Amino acid sequence: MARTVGSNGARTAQAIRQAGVKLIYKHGYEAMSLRQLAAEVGLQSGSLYKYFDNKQSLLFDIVRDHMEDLMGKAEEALDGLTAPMDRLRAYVGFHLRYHMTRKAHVFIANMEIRSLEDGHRAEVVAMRRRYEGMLDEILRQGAAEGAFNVADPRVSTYAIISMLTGICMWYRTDGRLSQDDLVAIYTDLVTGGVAATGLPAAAAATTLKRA
Amino acid sequence: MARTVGSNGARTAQAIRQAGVKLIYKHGYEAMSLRQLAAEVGLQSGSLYKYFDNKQSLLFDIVRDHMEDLMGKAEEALDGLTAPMDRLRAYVGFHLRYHMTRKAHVFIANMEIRSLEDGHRAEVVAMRRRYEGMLDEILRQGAAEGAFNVADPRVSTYAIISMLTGICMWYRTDGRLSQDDLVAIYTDLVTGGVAATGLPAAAAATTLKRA
DNA sequence: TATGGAAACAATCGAACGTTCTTTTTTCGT
DNA sequence: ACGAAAAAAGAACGTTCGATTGTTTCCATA
Repeated sequence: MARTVGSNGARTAQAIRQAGVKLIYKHGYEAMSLRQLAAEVGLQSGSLYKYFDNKQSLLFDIVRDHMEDLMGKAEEALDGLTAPMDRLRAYVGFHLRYHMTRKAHVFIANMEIRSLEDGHRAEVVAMRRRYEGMLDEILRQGAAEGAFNVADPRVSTYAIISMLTGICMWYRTDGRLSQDDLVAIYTDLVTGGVAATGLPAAAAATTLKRA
Repeated sequence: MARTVGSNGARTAQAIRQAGVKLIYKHGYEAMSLRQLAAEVGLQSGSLYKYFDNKQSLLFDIVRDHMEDLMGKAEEALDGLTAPMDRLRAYVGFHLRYHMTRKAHVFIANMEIRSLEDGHRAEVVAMRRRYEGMLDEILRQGAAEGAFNVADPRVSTYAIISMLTGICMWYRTDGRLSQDDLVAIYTDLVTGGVAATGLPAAAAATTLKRA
Protein backbone atom coordinates (compact mmCIF):
# COMPACT_ATOMS: atom_id res chain seq x y z
CA MET A 1 0.00 0.00 0.00
CA ALA A 2 1.05 3.60 -0.41
CA ARG A 3 -1.16 6.62 -0.24
CA THR A 4 -3.83 5.82 2.33
CA VAL A 5 -7.54 6.39 1.85
CA GLY A 6 -8.75 9.74 3.02
CA SER A 7 -5.23 11.09 3.43
CA ASN A 8 -4.95 14.83 3.31
CA GLY A 9 -1.79 16.90 3.34
CA ALA A 10 -3.01 19.83 5.39
CA ARG A 11 -4.56 17.61 8.01
CA THR A 12 -1.45 15.46 8.27
CA ALA A 13 0.75 18.53 8.61
CA GLN A 14 -1.30 19.70 11.56
CA ALA A 15 -1.32 16.26 13.13
CA ILE A 16 2.45 16.09 12.88
CA ARG A 17 2.80 19.44 14.53
CA GLN A 18 0.48 18.50 17.38
CA ALA A 19 2.12 15.14 17.91
CA GLY A 20 5.52 16.82 17.82
CA VAL A 21 4.53 19.21 20.58
CA LYS A 22 3.11 16.39 22.64
CA LEU A 23 6.13 14.12 22.32
CA ILE A 24 8.74 16.82 22.77
CA TYR A 25 6.88 17.99 25.85
CA LYS A 26 6.76 14.50 27.26
CA HIS A 27 10.17 13.12 26.34
CA GLY A 28 12.26 16.06 25.21
CA TYR A 29 13.46 16.90 21.75
CA GLU A 30 16.55 14.73 21.75
CA ALA A 31 14.71 11.80 23.24
CA MET A 32 11.88 11.93 20.72
CA SER A 33 12.69 9.80 17.70
CA LEU A 34 11.14 10.45 14.33
CA ARG A 35 9.92 6.86 14.27
CA GLN A 36 8.06 7.57 17.49
CA LEU A 37 6.60 10.72 16.01
CA ALA A 38 5.60 8.93 12.82
CA ALA A 39 3.91 6.17 14.78
CA GLU A 40 1.96 8.73 16.79
CA VAL A 41 0.62 10.23 13.58
CA GLY A 42 0.19 6.89 11.85
CA LEU A 43 2.92 7.19 9.24
CA GLN A 44 6.26 5.71 8.35
CA SER A 45 9.20 7.77 9.51
CA GLY A 46 10.38 8.53 5.99
CA SER A 47 7.05 10.06 5.09
CA LEU A 48 7.56 12.83 7.61
CA TYR A 49 10.03 14.47 5.28
CA LYS A 50 7.20 15.59 3.04
CA TYR A 51 6.34 17.97 5.88
CA PHE A 52 9.66 19.27 7.17
CA ASP A 53 13.26 19.45 6.02
CA ASN A 54 14.68 17.80 9.11
CA LYS A 55 14.11 17.23 12.78
CA GLN A 56 15.72 20.50 13.76
CA SER A 57 13.44 22.61 11.61
CA LEU A 58 10.39 20.95 13.15
CA LEU A 59 11.54 22.12 16.57
CA PHE A 60 12.35 25.58 15.34
CA ASP A 61 9.00 25.99 13.62
CA ILE A 62 7.18 25.00 16.80
CA VAL A 63 9.17 27.38 18.96
CA ARG A 64 9.11 30.33 16.57
CA ASP A 65 5.38 30.09 15.92
CA HIS A 66 4.77 29.93 19.64
CA MET A 67 6.88 32.97 20.37
CA GLU A 68 5.14 35.00 17.70
CA ASP A 69 1.76 33.99 19.03
CA LEU A 70 2.80 34.85 22.58
CA MET A 71 4.01 38.29 21.67
CA GLY A 72 1.08 39.14 19.49
CA LYS A 73 -1.41 38.22 22.17
CA ALA A 74 0.59 40.04 24.86
CA GLU A 75 0.44 43.25 22.88
CA GLU A 76 -3.29 42.80 22.51
CA ALA A 77 -3.65 42.33 26.26
CA LEU A 78 -1.84 45.57 27.02
CA ASP A 79 -3.49 47.53 24.26
CA GLY A 80 -5.20 50.68 25.47
CA LEU A 81 -3.83 50.54 29.01
CA THR A 82 -1.55 53.35 30.11
CA ALA A 83 -1.27 53.37 33.91
CA PRO A 84 1.70 51.19 34.98
CA MET A 85 -0.32 49.31 37.59
CA ASP A 86 -3.04 48.52 35.06
CA ARG A 87 -0.48 47.36 32.56
CA LEU A 88 1.31 45.26 35.17
CA ARG A 89 -1.89 43.53 36.23
CA ALA A 90 -2.82 42.92 32.62
CA TYR A 91 0.62 41.51 31.86
CA VAL A 92 0.53 39.20 34.86
CA GLY A 93 -2.97 37.99 34.11
CA PHE A 94 -2.26 37.43 30.45
CA HIS A 95 1.02 35.66 31.04
CA LEU A 96 -0.48 33.33 33.61
CA ARG A 97 -3.53 32.42 31.58
CA TYR A 98 -1.48 31.88 28.47
CA HIS A 99 0.98 29.68 30.30
CA MET A 100 -1.77 27.68 31.94
CA THR A 101 -3.50 26.93 28.65
CA ARG A 102 -0.40 26.33 26.53
CA LYS A 103 1.75 24.43 29.00
CA ALA A 104 3.38 22.20 26.41
CA HIS A 105 4.34 24.94 23.96
CA VAL A 106 5.70 27.11 26.74
CA PHE A 107 7.70 24.31 28.25
CA ILE A 108 9.24 23.48 24.90
CA ALA A 109 10.05 27.10 24.11
CA ASN A 110 11.80 27.50 27.44
CA MET A 111 13.54 24.17 27.77
CA GLU A 112 14.57 23.17 24.29
CA ILE A 113 16.42 26.35 23.43
CA ARG A 114 19.58 24.43 24.04
CA SER A 115 18.60 21.98 21.33
CA LEU A 116 18.33 24.70 18.70
CA GLU A 117 21.19 25.30 16.32
CA ASP A 118 23.09 28.54 16.87
CA GLY A 119 21.25 30.64 14.31
CA HIS A 120 17.84 29.44 15.37
CA ARG A 121 18.66 29.87 19.01
CA ALA A 122 19.78 33.44 18.45
CA GLU A 123 16.47 34.22 16.77
CA VAL A 124 14.46 32.77 19.62
CA VAL A 125 16.54 34.46 22.29
CA ALA A 126 15.99 37.77 20.56
CA MET A 127 12.25 37.21 20.57
CA ARG A 128 12.29 36.31 24.22
CA ARG A 129 14.24 39.43 25.00
CA ARG A 130 11.59 41.48 23.27
CA TYR A 131 8.89 39.81 25.32
CA GLU A 132 10.77 40.40 28.57
CA GLY A 133 11.30 43.99 27.47
CA MET A 134 7.59 44.61 27.67
CA LEU A 135 7.55 43.93 31.40
CA ASP A 136 10.82 45.75 31.92
CA GLU A 137 9.31 48.81 30.30
CA ILE A 138 6.24 48.62 32.53
CA LEU A 139 8.38 48.45 35.65
CA ARG A 140 10.57 51.35 34.57
CA GLN A 141 7.58 53.49 33.79
CA GLY A 142 5.97 52.64 37.11
CA ALA A 143 9.18 53.39 38.98
CA ALA A 144 9.55 56.71 37.18
CA GLU A 145 6.02 57.69 38.15
CA GLY A 146 6.53 56.59 41.73
CA ALA A 147 3.89 53.88 41.49
CA PHE A 148 6.42 51.08 41.98
CA ASN A 149 9.46 50.64 44.13
CA VAL A 150 11.87 48.47 42.20
CA ALA A 151 15.54 48.49 42.99
CA ASP A 152 16.44 47.08 39.59
CA PRO A 153 13.83 46.68 36.84
CA ARG A 154 15.97 44.20 34.90
CA VAL A 155 16.27 41.83 37.84
CA SER A 156 12.65 42.28 38.85
CA THR A 157 11.64 41.40 35.32
CA TYR A 158 13.57 38.16 35.40
CA ALA A 159 12.26 37.36 38.85
CA ILE A 160 8.63 38.02 38.02
CA ILE A 161 8.70 36.17 34.73
CA SER A 162 10.36 33.17 36.33
CA MET A 163 7.73 33.14 39.01
CA LEU A 164 4.83 33.37 36.58
CA THR A 165 6.22 30.94 34.03
CA GLY A 166 6.81 28.38 36.74
CA ILE A 167 3.09 27.77 36.89
CA CYS A 168 3.25 25.59 33.81
CA MET A 169 5.34 23.11 35.80
CA TRP A 170 2.52 22.14 38.12
CA TYR A 171 -0.80 23.62 36.97
CA ARG A 172 -3.49 21.04 36.23
CA THR A 173 -6.84 21.80 34.66
CA ASP A 174 -8.54 19.65 37.26
CA GLY A 175 -6.60 21.12 40.16
CA ARG A 176 -7.87 22.57 43.40
CA LEU A 177 -7.83 26.19 42.23
CA SER A 178 -9.33 27.86 39.19
CA GLN A 179 -7.39 29.99 36.77
CA ASP A 180 -9.03 33.06 38.26
CA ASP A 181 -7.99 32.06 41.77
CA LEU A 182 -4.43 31.57 40.67
CA VAL A 183 -4.31 34.84 38.78
CA ALA A 184 -5.53 36.64 41.88
CA ILE A 185 -2.94 35.01 44.13
CA TYR A 186 -0.06 35.66 41.79
CA THR A 187 -1.20 39.21 41.13
CA ASP A 188 -1.10 39.90 44.86
CA LEU A 189 2.39 38.48 45.08
CA VAL A 190 3.65 40.58 42.20
CA THR A 191 1.98 43.86 43.05
CA GLY A 192 3.02 43.46 46.68
CA GLY A 193 6.59 42.80 45.61
CA VAL A 194 6.88 45.95 43.53
CA ALA A 195 4.69 48.17 45.67
CA ALA A 196 6.04 51.56 46.68
CA THR A 197 6.83 51.25 50.38
CA GLY A 198 8.05 54.76 51.08
CA LEU A 199 11.72 53.98 51.50
CA PRO A 200 13.81 53.57 48.35
CA ALA A 201 14.55 49.94 47.52
CA ALA A 202 18.15 50.74 46.66
CA ALA A 203 18.73 51.78 50.24
CA ALA A 204 17.21 48.56 51.49
CA ALA A 205 19.52 46.69 49.16
CA THR A 206 22.67 48.30 50.48
CA THR A 207 21.76 47.90 54.13
CA LEU A 208 21.32 44.18 53.79
CA LYS A 209 24.84 43.29 52.62
CA ARG A 210 25.80 39.85 53.92
CA ALA A 211 23.53 37.26 55.51
CA MET B 1 48.72 0.56 26.29
CA ALA B 2 46.30 -0.16 29.08
CA ARG B 3 46.44 1.21 32.57
CA THR B 4 47.96 4.68 32.23
CA VAL B 5 50.75 6.03 34.39
CA GLY B 6 49.59 7.81 37.48
CA SER B 7 46.04 6.64 37.05
CA ASN B 8 43.99 6.65 40.22
CA GLY B 9 40.51 5.33 40.70
CA ALA B 10 39.26 7.89 43.19
CA ARG B 11 40.55 10.78 41.14
CA THR B 12 39.04 9.41 37.93
CA ALA B 13 35.71 8.86 39.62
CA GLN B 14 35.59 12.49 40.65
CA ALA B 15 36.69 13.67 37.22
CA ILE B 16 33.92 11.64 35.62
CA ARG B 17 31.36 13.13 37.96
CA GLN B 18 32.52 16.67 37.27
CA ALA B 19 32.69 16.16 33.54
CA GLY B 20 29.25 14.57 33.64
CA VAL B 21 27.76 17.59 35.35
CA LYS B 22 29.45 19.91 32.90
CA LEU B 23 28.33 18.05 29.79
CA ILE B 24 24.78 17.35 30.95
CA TYR B 25 24.45 21.02 31.87
CA LYS B 26 25.72 22.10 28.49
CA HIS B 27 24.09 19.59 26.16
CA GLY B 28 21.46 17.78 28.16
CA TYR B 29 21.49 14.21 29.40
CA GLU B 30 20.14 12.61 26.25
CA ALA B 31 22.43 14.62 24.03
CA MET B 32 25.55 13.77 26.00
CA SER B 33 27.17 10.61 24.69
CA LEU B 34 29.39 8.43 26.80
CA ARG B 35 32.10 8.76 24.20
CA GLN B 36 31.94 12.51 24.67
CA LEU B 37 32.12 12.08 28.42
CA ALA B 38 35.02 9.66 28.15
CA ALA B 39 36.94 12.02 25.90
CA GLU B 40 36.41 14.87 28.36
CA VAL B 41 37.98 12.78 31.10
CA GLY B 42 40.62 11.25 28.86
CA LEU B 43 39.36 7.70 28.73
CA GLN B 44 37.84 5.23 26.34
CA SER B 45 34.09 4.97 26.62
CA GLY B 46 34.17 1.38 27.80
CA SER B 47 36.34 2.31 30.75
CA LEU B 48 33.57 4.42 32.21
CA TYR B 49 31.74 1.29 33.22
CA LYS B 50 34.28 0.73 35.96
CA TYR B 51 32.68 3.79 37.62
CA PHE B 52 28.96 3.42 37.04
CA ASP B 53 26.55 0.69 36.07
CA ASN B 54 25.04 2.60 33.18
CA LYS B 55 24.35 6.07 31.89
CA GLN B 56 21.10 6.35 33.82
CA SER B 57 22.69 5.67 37.19
CA LEU B 58 25.26 8.37 36.55
CA LEU B 59 22.46 10.89 36.16
CA PHE B 60 20.62 9.61 39.18
CA ASP B 61 23.71 9.74 41.37
CA ILE B 62 24.35 13.33 40.37
CA VAL B 63 20.79 14.41 41.05
CA ARG B 64 20.35 12.51 44.29
CA ASP B 65 23.62 13.71 45.77
CA HIS B 66 22.72 17.26 44.84
CA MET B 67 19.30 17.04 46.44
CA GLU B 68 20.73 15.65 49.64
CA ASP B 69 23.32 18.38 49.76
CA LEU B 70 20.69 21.03 49.12
CA MET B 71 18.42 19.85 51.87
CA GLY B 72 21.18 19.38 54.40
CA LYS B 73 22.48 22.89 53.87
CA ALA B 74 18.98 24.37 53.92
CA GLU B 75 18.32 22.89 57.32
CA GLU B 76 21.59 24.35 58.55
CA ALA B 77 20.60 27.77 57.23
CA LEU B 78 17.32 27.72 59.14
CA ASP B 79 18.78 26.23 62.27
CA GLY B 80 18.08 28.27 65.38
CA LEU B 81 15.67 30.69 63.73
CA THR B 82 12.10 30.69 64.97
CA ALA B 83 10.35 33.89 63.81
CA PRO B 84 8.67 33.27 60.43
CA MET B 85 10.12 36.43 58.88
CA ASP B 86 13.61 35.48 59.98
CA ARG B 87 13.17 32.00 58.63
CA LEU B 88 11.77 33.31 55.36
CA ARG B 89 14.67 35.68 54.84
CA ALA B 90 17.14 32.94 55.66
CA TYR B 91 15.44 30.56 53.26
CA VAL B 92 15.43 33.10 50.45
CA GLY B 93 19.04 34.08 51.00
CA PHE B 94 20.21 30.50 51.24
CA HIS B 95 18.27 29.34 48.22
CA LEU B 96 19.56 32.19 46.07
CA ARG B 97 23.18 31.86 47.07
CA TYR B 98 23.10 28.12 46.64
CA HIS B 99 21.53 28.40 43.22
CA MET B 100 23.98 31.06 42.13
CA THR B 101 26.98 28.97 43.08
CA ARG B 102 25.73 25.59 41.90
CA LYS B 103 24.01 26.58 38.68
CA ALA B 104 24.87 23.42 36.79
CA HIS B 105 23.75 20.98 39.47
CA VAL B 106 20.54 22.88 40.05
CA PHE B 107 19.75 23.07 36.39
CA ILE B 108 20.30 19.35 35.97
CA ALA B 109 18.21 18.46 39.00
CA ASN B 110 15.34 20.56 37.72
CA MET B 111 15.47 19.84 34.02
CA GLU B 112 16.56 16.26 33.72
CA ILE B 113 13.92 14.78 35.97
CA ARG B 114 12.12 13.71 32.84
CA SER B 115 15.15 11.65 31.84
CA LEU B 116 15.09 9.64 35.05
CA GLU B 117 13.49 6.22 35.05
CA ASP B 118 10.23 5.96 36.95
CA GLY B 119 11.65 4.71 40.23
CA HIS B 120 14.46 7.21 40.29
CA ARG B 121 12.18 10.03 39.34
CA ALA B 122 9.80 9.18 42.15
CA GLU B 123 12.66 9.34 44.63
CA VAL B 124 13.80 12.73 43.39
CA VAL B 125 10.29 14.15 43.30
CA ALA B 126 9.80 13.06 46.89
CA MET B 127 12.98 14.84 47.91
CA ARG B 128 11.94 17.97 46.12
CA ARG B 129 8.60 17.86 47.85
CA ARG B 130 10.36 17.75 51.17
CA TYR B 131 12.45 20.75 50.24
CA GLU B 132 9.40 22.71 49.12
CA GLY B 133 7.69 21.68 52.33
CA MET B 134 10.21 23.68 54.32
CA LEU B 135 9.06 26.92 52.72
CA ASP B 136 5.45 25.89 52.84
CA GLU B 137 5.77 25.38 56.57
CA ILE B 138 7.36 28.79 57.04
CA LEU B 139 4.54 30.49 55.17
CA ARG B 140 1.86 28.64 57.11
CA GLN B 141 3.46 29.50 60.40
CA GLY B 142 3.77 33.14 59.39
CA ALA B 143 0.18 33.25 58.25
CA ALA B 144 -1.00 31.69 61.50
CA GLU B 145 0.88 34.27 63.51
CA GLY B 146 -0.42 37.12 61.37
CA ALA B 147 3.04 38.04 60.13
CA PHE B 148 2.25 37.11 56.52
CA ASN B 149 -0.75 37.51 54.32
CA VAL B 150 -0.80 34.53 51.98
CA ALA B 151 -4.00 33.45 50.30
CA ASP B 152 -2.64 29.96 49.63
CA PRO B 153 0.68 28.80 51.11
CA ARG B 154 0.98 25.96 48.62
CA VAL B 155 0.72 28.24 45.61
CA SER B 156 2.92 30.89 47.18
CA THR B 157 5.53 28.25 47.80
CA TYR B 158 5.58 27.23 44.17
CA ALA B 159 5.61 30.83 43.04
CA ILE B 160 8.45 31.89 45.31
CA ILE B 161 10.60 28.88 44.57
CA SER B 162 10.12 29.32 40.84
CA MET B 163 11.11 32.93 41.13
CA LEU B 164 14.22 32.22 43.17
CA THR B 165 15.34 29.19 41.20
CA GLY B 166 15.04 31.13 37.97
CA ILE B 167 18.16 33.03 38.90
CA CYS B 168 20.33 30.15 37.77
CA MET B 169 19.13 30.74 34.21
CA TRP B 170 20.86 34.08 33.86
CA TYR B 171 23.17 34.77 36.82
CA ARG B 172 26.80 35.29 35.85
CA THR B 173 29.67 35.58 38.29
CA ASP B 174 31.01 38.57 36.39
CA GLY B 175 27.61 40.23 36.10
CA ARG B 176 26.58 43.75 36.96
CA LEU B 177 25.26 42.90 40.42
CA SER B 178 26.85 41.08 43.33
CA GLN B 179 25.29 38.13 45.08
CA ASP B 180 24.47 40.40 48.00
CA ASP B 181 22.74 42.89 45.75
CA LEU B 182 20.64 40.18 44.18
CA VAL B 183 19.73 38.64 47.51
CA ALA B 184 18.57 42.04 48.71
CA ILE B 185 16.44 42.66 45.63
CA TYR B 186 14.83 39.25 45.69
CA THR B 187 14.25 39.42 49.41
CA ASP B 188 12.36 42.66 48.96
CA LEU B 189 10.22 41.10 46.28
CA VAL B 190 9.39 38.08 48.38
CA THR B 191 8.77 39.82 51.69
CA GLY B 192 6.69 42.45 49.92
CA GLY B 193 4.66 39.78 48.22
CA VAL B 194 3.76 37.97 51.42
CA ALA B 195 3.52 41.03 53.63
CA ALA B 196 0.43 41.45 55.76
CA THR B 197 -1.54 44.26 54.15
CA GLY B 198 -4.47 44.46 56.51
CA LEU B 199 -7.10 43.05 54.21
CA PRO B 200 -7.27 39.29 53.90
CA ALA B 201 -5.76 37.98 50.70
CA ALA B 202 -8.60 35.51 50.20
CA ALA B 203 -10.98 38.44 49.86
CA ALA B 204 -8.73 40.08 47.31
CA ALA B 205 -8.69 36.81 45.41
CA THR B 206 -12.45 36.56 45.15
CA THR B 207 -13.01 40.18 44.17
CA LEU B 208 -10.72 39.90 41.20
CA LYS B 209 -12.51 37.13 39.34
CA ARG B 210 -12.01 37.54 35.58
CA ALA B 211 -9.71 39.98 33.80
C1' DT C 1 61.31 -8.80 43.08
C1' DA C 2 57.38 -11.67 42.13
C1' DT C 3 52.15 -11.40 42.32
C1' DG C 4 47.32 -10.14 42.52
C1' DG C 5 44.23 -6.66 41.92
C1' DA C 6 43.15 -2.20 39.95
C1' DA C 7 42.80 0.69 35.80
C1' DA C 8 42.45 1.43 31.22
C1' DC C 9 42.61 0.05 26.26
C1' DA C 10 40.80 -1.90 22.08
C1' DA C 11 37.60 -4.17 19.55
C1' DT C 12 33.08 -5.24 18.92
C1' DC C 13 27.99 -6.02 19.40
C1' DG C 14 23.15 -5.20 18.13
C1' DA C 15 19.95 -1.68 18.15
C1' DA C 16 18.35 2.67 17.05
C1' DC C 17 19.00 6.91 14.94
C1' DG C 18 18.08 10.66 11.07
C1' DT C 19 17.73 10.69 6.38
C1' DT C 20 17.23 9.47 1.36
C1' DC C 21 15.23 7.20 -2.42
C1' DT C 22 12.15 4.51 -5.09
C1' DT C 23 7.71 2.64 -5.61
C1' DT C 24 2.83 2.32 -5.03
C1' DT C 25 -1.65 3.95 -4.28
C1' DT C 26 -5.12 7.48 -3.96
C1' DT C 27 -7.10 11.82 -5.16
C1' DC C 28 -8.65 15.29 -8.17
C1' DG C 29 -9.00 18.48 -12.08
C1' DT C 30 -10.12 18.24 -16.80
C1' DA D 1 -12.38 8.36 -17.98
C1' DC D 2 -7.70 9.67 -17.84
C1' DG D 3 -3.41 11.49 -16.44
C1' DA D 4 -0.94 14.33 -13.37
C1' DA D 5 -0.06 15.39 -8.77
C1' DA D 6 -0.28 14.35 -4.03
C1' DA D 7 0.43 11.23 -0.14
C1' DA D 8 2.36 7.64 1.94
C1' DA D 9 4.76 3.01 2.07
C1' DG D 10 8.78 0.62 2.45
C1' DA D 11 13.46 -0.45 1.99
C1' DA D 12 17.93 0.90 2.56
C1' DC D 13 21.96 3.97 3.88
C1' DG D 14 25.71 5.25 6.94
C1' DT D 15 26.38 6.68 11.58
C1' DT D 16 26.24 6.69 16.31
C1' DC D 17 24.69 4.99 20.47
C1' DG D 18 25.08 2.34 25.07
C1' DA D 19 27.02 -1.60 26.55
C1' DT D 20 30.12 -5.99 26.80
C1' DT D 21 34.23 -8.45 26.66
C1' DG D 22 39.02 -9.86 26.62
C1' DT D 23 43.53 -8.10 27.08
C1' DT D 24 47.28 -5.24 28.60
C1' DT D 25 49.64 -2.33 31.74
C1' DC D 26 50.50 -0.20 36.15
C1' DC D 27 51.03 -0.28 41.03
C1' DA D 28 51.09 -1.65 45.86
C1' DT D 29 52.52 -5.03 48.86
C1' DA D 30 54.51 -8.89 50.68
